[in-house]
Amino acid sequence: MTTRAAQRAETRRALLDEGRRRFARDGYHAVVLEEVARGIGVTKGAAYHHFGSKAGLFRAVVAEAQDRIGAGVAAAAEAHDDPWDQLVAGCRAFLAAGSDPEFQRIVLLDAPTVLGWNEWREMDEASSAAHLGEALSAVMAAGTIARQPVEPLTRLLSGAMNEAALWIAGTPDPAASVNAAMEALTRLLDGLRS
Amino acid sequence: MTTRAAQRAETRRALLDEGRRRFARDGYHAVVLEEVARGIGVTKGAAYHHFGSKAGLFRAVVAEAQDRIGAGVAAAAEAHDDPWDQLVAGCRAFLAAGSDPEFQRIVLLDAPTVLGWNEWREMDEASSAAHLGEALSAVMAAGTIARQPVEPLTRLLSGAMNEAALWIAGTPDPAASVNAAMEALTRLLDGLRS
DNA sequence: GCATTCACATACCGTGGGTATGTGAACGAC
DNA sequence: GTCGTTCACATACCCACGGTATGTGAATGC
Repeated sequence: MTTRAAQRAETRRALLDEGRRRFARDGYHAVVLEEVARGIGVTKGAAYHHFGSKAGLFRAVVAEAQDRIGAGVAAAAEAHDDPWDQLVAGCRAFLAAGSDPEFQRIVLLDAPTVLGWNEWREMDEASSAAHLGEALSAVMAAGTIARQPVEPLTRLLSGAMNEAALWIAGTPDPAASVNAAMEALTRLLDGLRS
Repeated sequence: MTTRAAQRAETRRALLDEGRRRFARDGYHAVVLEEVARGIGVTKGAAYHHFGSKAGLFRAVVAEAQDRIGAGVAAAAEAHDDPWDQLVAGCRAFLAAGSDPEFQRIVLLDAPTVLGWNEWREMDEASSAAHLGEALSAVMAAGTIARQPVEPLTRLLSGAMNEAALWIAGTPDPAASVNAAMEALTRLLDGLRS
């Protein structure tokens, strides 16, 4: 006798994992929900029971992936005390983690069009972009860079790093590209110092 | 008696226009090819005859939209003689033109996932991103900013502006947001000056 | 022990992309 | 001018897949 709550949690987790694998490998549209379910030994009905729709499962997968990246960025930043070092460490952590093909396909490519850009942006701001904005506010408060509106700058840098992550993954030597992107980004940030 | 070549060109053009309208309004997946065709008084068969697939029509629409933006950016840049002024004018032109909802939905949101990021990037580099790279090379050659690898910086700035364009269109006052984004971008670029 | 809830399974429908084939008008050769 | 060919579509059809409505049997609460 397995309790219902445990069974429910197990199935939900298995759907999330299998969905993430397939969404990352094939892209949202090419994924067929029935195969996701069959892949873990259940039927389509289970997926609809848990997530309501194909987009619902995808949304949950996106949220988990974003949270994971956001947590990694936050952890990298918190290893430093100086706000400036936190900002730079966070950026580097994002570029390294963001070049993961699973994250790219799901969060950077498919999510904005499947969920709509507004919802994607809200989710993004709830995870990694929020940290970026806070880090920028901190370096301004510390006087390291000139005070200026945070939001436009955040979106510029967020977009820059998202695109850089996609670029990095497509290069022959991603590790070297992370450094190249990071150098260019550092030059941009350094230029802001007052 | 209308000649076949003329008829062909006319139908092709009408499909491109109607497709662009619908792709922009409803998004790629929500568009049904038969309705695009019916919208201009032909059937699905015509669309397949001309473009081979739904993605084929979309690809052609994307190419035209990118060319249009690229031409606008180039024109804005060529109004100036100084490489630095050309760079700044091109960026502003892109931000203003890129906040057009048609361009956003088609080129920035749907195209990367429908056509694949690699093909999207190739098309992007063939139009607007190429101009950005050339402008950056020019200001380095002129000694206005320090010499550095062009490609990472181009991708960072290209991504920054794409994201900024999406952000701008979602704000209550897009015209003001263009200025805000442009100020932030100018600060970043100014920081690179040697 | 009995009614209820719940976590799915099963059966079914509609939509829409793709394809195979038909057709009539323009076209080139004579 | 006419005759066979080409071509720009139209027509008819297939089927994959998302969604829904309903069934079912085991856990749960009283």
